[in-house]
Amino acid sequence: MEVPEAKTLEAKDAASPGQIRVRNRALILAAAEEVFATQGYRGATTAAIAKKAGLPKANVHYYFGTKEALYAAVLEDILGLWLGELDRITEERDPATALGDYIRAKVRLSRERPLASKVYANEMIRGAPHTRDFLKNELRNLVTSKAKVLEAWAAAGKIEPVDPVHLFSVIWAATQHYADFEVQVGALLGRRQLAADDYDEAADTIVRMVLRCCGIRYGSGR
Amino acid sequence: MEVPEAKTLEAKDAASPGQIRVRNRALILAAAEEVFATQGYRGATTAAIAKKAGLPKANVHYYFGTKEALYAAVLEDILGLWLGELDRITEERDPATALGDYIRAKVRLSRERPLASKVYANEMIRGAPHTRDFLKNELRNLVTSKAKVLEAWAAAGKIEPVDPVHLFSVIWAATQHYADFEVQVGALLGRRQLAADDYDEAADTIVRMVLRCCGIRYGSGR
DNA sequence: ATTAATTTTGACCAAACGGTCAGGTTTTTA
DNA sequence: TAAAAACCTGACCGTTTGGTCAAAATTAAT
Repeated sequence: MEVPEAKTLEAKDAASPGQIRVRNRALILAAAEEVFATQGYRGATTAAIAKKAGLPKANVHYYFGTKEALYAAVLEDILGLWLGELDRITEERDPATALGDYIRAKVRLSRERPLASKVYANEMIRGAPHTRDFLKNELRNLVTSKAKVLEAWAAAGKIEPVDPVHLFSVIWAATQHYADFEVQVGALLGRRQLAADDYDEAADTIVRMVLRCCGIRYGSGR
Repeated sequence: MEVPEAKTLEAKDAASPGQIRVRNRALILAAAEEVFATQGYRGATTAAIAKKAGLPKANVHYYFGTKEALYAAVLEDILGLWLGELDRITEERDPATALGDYIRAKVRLSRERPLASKVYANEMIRGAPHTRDFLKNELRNLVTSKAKVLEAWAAAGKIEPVDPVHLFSVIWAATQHYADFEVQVGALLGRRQLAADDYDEAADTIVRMVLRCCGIRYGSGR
């Protein structure tokens, strides 16, 4: 019997039918990434996530059930990012450009998605309770396959032999450092936030280290 | 923190009064380091710290007052470790041995005090709420002074010019990675825990990267 | 228009949280 | 010894936690 009152405030952001779920899940996931990144898993509260998403807490539980399931969903999104770019490291490509492009892509990711990096770092520091299988399967297999690329390059005399696990470990450590430890690097550079140039110089330094480590001449001596 | 009235500076050694205080504070600090490392600041509970120390929770508050004060005490202990070894990087020494020794010392620290590294990493990821001053003063000054060493080495033709902030950032990132991300490196190497040899190989790789980055010949020739 | 499905949310709960405190015990000092 | 200082801790407190739920509102399907 009631005439529907004009819910104008609600209607401004009208989503296409059936898309409410998608939009709200995205809102919650983005808020959760930030809170998990800065507070850690145990320190993050569903109330804080809800507030940041602009929704009542019960709504968060409606879409994701438990805090743990929400964390798993956030992590799922992030793991895809990590494996990205790696597939462009192939035997056919030139080692210097393949490794250089990869490192620069990782540094760019640190600048564009620092929160994702921090969530991942927190997960590793805690001992990877939700990512053991990912590490032992997907990631290990990927590194194994990239190890063969490095061996092929070495056999062709294009690089010196290098331990692939340590090489990738150091690349990941160095690149993600500019997301996870941004506040430290910023303090050392006397900045409140890192600028685009800082990331470029960081990438240059890391590329130079890695390529020369592999015996490739790079940025030759001045 | 309140300090009891002067208990005569002389009799501080064997079986002196205050022995209990020293021992229990050490017990609590060690337990706190572990819990803060694995759970983060917000995730750590005073109850968990007390249980790990084998003491009732009220005892923890008796010695340290608040959780925040306890965290500050843990962090205080750790910051000293970080600045250690750096003073052996001097203009007079040979760059290769000075940097090599420093990197190996940092890797050794990652193996021997992984929890300290994790607490520090957590603090940085959160944006350094308790360490802003340390970063902007002590640490920045130290890096500035080490930058002069690098410049002197470069002026003497012993190394190529390198940005000191990025060089040290990458050294710290790479070395501490073997503490903070031990579970990831272990998974890639197919081990449950890293062995002494793994740390040695990690140090070799990092030393090779850094020295060659600086234009120093190192390792298998080419 | 009616029904069915989905979405929303204030109110609520038991457990866990950081912290307090009174009153006891042990150790040190005089 | 006796007094004083230091230490210990079970019990407790107000708040916050992750999670639930029923009822209402909205949207989609018939």
